[in-house]
Amino acid sequence: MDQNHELPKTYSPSEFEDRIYQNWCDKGYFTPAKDSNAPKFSVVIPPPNVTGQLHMGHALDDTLQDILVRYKRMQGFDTLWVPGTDHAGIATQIKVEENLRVNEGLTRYDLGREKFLERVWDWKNKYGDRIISQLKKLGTSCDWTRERFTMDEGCSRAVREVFVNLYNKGLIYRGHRIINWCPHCLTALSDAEVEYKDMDGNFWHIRYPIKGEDGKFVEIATTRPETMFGDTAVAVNPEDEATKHLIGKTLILPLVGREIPVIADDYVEIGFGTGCVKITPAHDPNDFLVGQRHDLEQIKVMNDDATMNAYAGKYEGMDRYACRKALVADLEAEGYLIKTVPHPHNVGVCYRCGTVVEPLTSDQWFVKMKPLAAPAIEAVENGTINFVPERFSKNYFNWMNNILDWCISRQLWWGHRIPAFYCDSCGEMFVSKEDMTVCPKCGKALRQDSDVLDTWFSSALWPFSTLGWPDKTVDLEKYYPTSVLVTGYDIITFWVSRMIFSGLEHMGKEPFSTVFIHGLVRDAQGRKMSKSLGNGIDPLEIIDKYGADALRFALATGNSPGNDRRFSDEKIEAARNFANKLWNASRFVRMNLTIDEIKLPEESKLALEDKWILTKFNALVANVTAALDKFEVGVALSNIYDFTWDVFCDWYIELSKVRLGAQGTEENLVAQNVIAYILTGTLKLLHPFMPFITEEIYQALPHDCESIIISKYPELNKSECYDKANEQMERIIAAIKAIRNRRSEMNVVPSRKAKVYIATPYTDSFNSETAVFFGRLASASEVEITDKIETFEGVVSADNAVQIITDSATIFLPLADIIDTEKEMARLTAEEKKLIGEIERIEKKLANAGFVAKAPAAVVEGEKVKMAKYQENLEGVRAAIAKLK
RNA sequence: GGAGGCAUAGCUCAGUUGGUUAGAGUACUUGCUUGACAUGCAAGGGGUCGCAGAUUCGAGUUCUGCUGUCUCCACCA
Repeated sequence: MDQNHELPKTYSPSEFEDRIYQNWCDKGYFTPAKDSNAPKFSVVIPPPNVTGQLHMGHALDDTLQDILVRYKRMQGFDTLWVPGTDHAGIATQIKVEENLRVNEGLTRYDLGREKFLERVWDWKNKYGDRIISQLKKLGTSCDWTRERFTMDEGCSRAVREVFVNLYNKGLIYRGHRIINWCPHCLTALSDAEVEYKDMDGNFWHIRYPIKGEDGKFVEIATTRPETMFGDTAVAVNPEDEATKHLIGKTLILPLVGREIPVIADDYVEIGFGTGCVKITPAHDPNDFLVGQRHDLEQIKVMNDDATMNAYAGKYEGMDRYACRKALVADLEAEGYLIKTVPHPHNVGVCYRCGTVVEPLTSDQWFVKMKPLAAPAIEAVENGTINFVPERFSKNYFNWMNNILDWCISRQLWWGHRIPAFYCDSCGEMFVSKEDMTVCPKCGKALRQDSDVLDTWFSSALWPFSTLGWPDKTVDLEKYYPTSVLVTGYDIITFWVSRMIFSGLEHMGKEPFSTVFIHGLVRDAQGRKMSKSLGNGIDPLEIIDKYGADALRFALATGNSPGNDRRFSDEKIEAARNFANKLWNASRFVRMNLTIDEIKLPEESKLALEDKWILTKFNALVANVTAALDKFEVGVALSNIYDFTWDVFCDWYIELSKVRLGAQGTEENLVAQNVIAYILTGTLKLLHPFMPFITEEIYQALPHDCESIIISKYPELNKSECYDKANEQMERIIAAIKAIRNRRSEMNVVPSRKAKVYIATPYTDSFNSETAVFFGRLASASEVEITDKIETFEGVVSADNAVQIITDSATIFLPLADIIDTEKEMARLTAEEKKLIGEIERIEKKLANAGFVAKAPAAVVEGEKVKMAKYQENLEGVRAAIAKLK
């Protein structure tokens, strides 16, 4: 044992966490051995955005991953966890622009593309480093020698490769489509990047006069009157008796005077609204489709910033909402407005800035999804990829089965620039992995597409781009497909689904076999943590105050897959208290240790309690391993918690104190070895969850390995399971608890000792060796044991002593002077009643022919045994009552 | 509109294929300076497992309906 490595009196994690982490890094424990032939276990981190800092969501996600990774590493797997960060296109660009505006009053256009990008890279370097250091604070055992960034050279090459491959296969195309446009971010958004919010709006009912039919009109209801300038038709359902007569007529657009036709399209729902729908192909996704079917003109009436353009006539230059207001007023003044009806509805907003998106047509790049989705659906259907919990596959199928083409171009500067090159001179376009400057056709200069790719385009490649693809690297060969992906249910559609089809398409193999889904971390009131609410809890502050281990414990405990968790002061305090308990128990063990090496003594030397704790420990190992293999992280941890606190500390340590105090004896050495063996074993089981404290204690005890990180994870050892000893010990514990219980009920202070008389058939449990426990744990001054209760006749009985009946013994405490006969009688009567109740219940059960015939024999037998026990106890209780009378 | 989750002690949550008297943390009550730990020890009170049915010898657990609540997807002009 390293006598110099002491455990200070107080548990203060800040004293050692950083030091330990640094040591792990220095020793290179997180980097897998090059020549390992062990089975592989690989994980890629969901790359945090370089925009911000570590939040509770990351802390949970990365804690769960680290638990799995450390567990597998200790089990001897060739384990790799690849870390990295995401450039987070739109989010980061917005941050930097905001920063620029606030600090320098500049826009990105003032700086120009190149200079602006320099600023973003500065930002990335600063915040990317910060988030990495925060991950380290948490204790994540990532292989930092393999750290990646979505825009680093290799990942960028992967992006180009994929883009060109998909383009050549006809799976990427450029098209004039209606897309979601954010007028604030000035970029297209994919469907997934639009969120919907309930807003109060109006239905404005407007007259559209019918040409040539004086005074006649069609009533149109709209929530967005300002798009009127782009109307190129009004549609009615051809089956609608109320409106079909209008088909083919011509209407006159109010205020504008332009003529538009009435067309027939079954998109119009009969009975909804007025039955007539204005069709604005350039500003509404459904109208766009109608327009395509009827070959209608697309008239865009807004600029990119959502101000009105020349088509809006006198409203040109006004913001869309200002225009709406003015337009409605004018329509009313001119008599075109029939009525205004309040209409709450869902409005799409940009997921980054919250601005209401404007659907509009533009030239964008798309990924054709149907052919990619088919194998991705199949892989989950046939079990190549499993969701844990399984129900999230429904989520996935729902999205994949209804998928539309993916708009991947963004009108941003920060991101992977689209590798398309245009010749303005001959009009040709080239898509190329390499940069092109000169047109191969006409020799003129080429211009690269100014747009960048959706940030998820590169994230989709993360499981293989980080391992070196498109090169055929050793890492790729070894670690792809990865073992498990750990992420929150909120990005299944954004990210998980796209990684799956990308992996299948470009690698020909699924990117991971298991998707382990966790929930959100909410605040103590159950609200989502968000900046706007200001209810976010900073993981770093928690670490400073309570330690990373406590944070990890609080996040992992009670965690059940896929469910949200609340985070509260109570939980983190409970976690810290547990760490403190472990710390102090370890200090106790250490101060009683004189051995340099732990060696489990042979069976014949073991005391009853040693066999008992070994049996319990092995059961724990089995349970924890089974739970972790099923991703039941919370279950595994609560098992360790219960064992550590209730079994090891509250019982085994107490039971061992006598022998640990008897220095120089053989039994002392046995006790030392067993207690150290159990403690180090427990530390190993706990290490994946609480890496720092377990390492710190491990180092201070005799240890078999230079670091607990690479020590061998405990395995179930059947030869260490002693069922009989376990049973024997449980009887003692039950008896001690029963005595404590009675003493406490009678308000007997622990300092008042009393002789304990035990009558029991189980003399293998109750004997001179175990009698000592009653002295320490049950305030016994002396213990007398007999297997014949008559021995106590005339010495103790219900009238001069407290009588306690357990399943295995009748115990007397001669506390005659403080016995309240009345109270004692009441207690005994209550107990009698309770036993009678139980017996009746079982009698009824056993009298049920169906139960006896159909229930498993073991269950029936169990009931019979219970019954016999109760009857025996009842007899004892009745005898006591009789004596009291 | 479609899909899913949750509903168990005052609060926060476990409860793995149906099988003891339904558990933990926290809060509460009582007692304790027990030579590791008051961030602790010991004892205790507290639950009609949302409601109504069904299946079964047996339901917190399976099925159906309902109520409340949260989330995801789609989005109606």
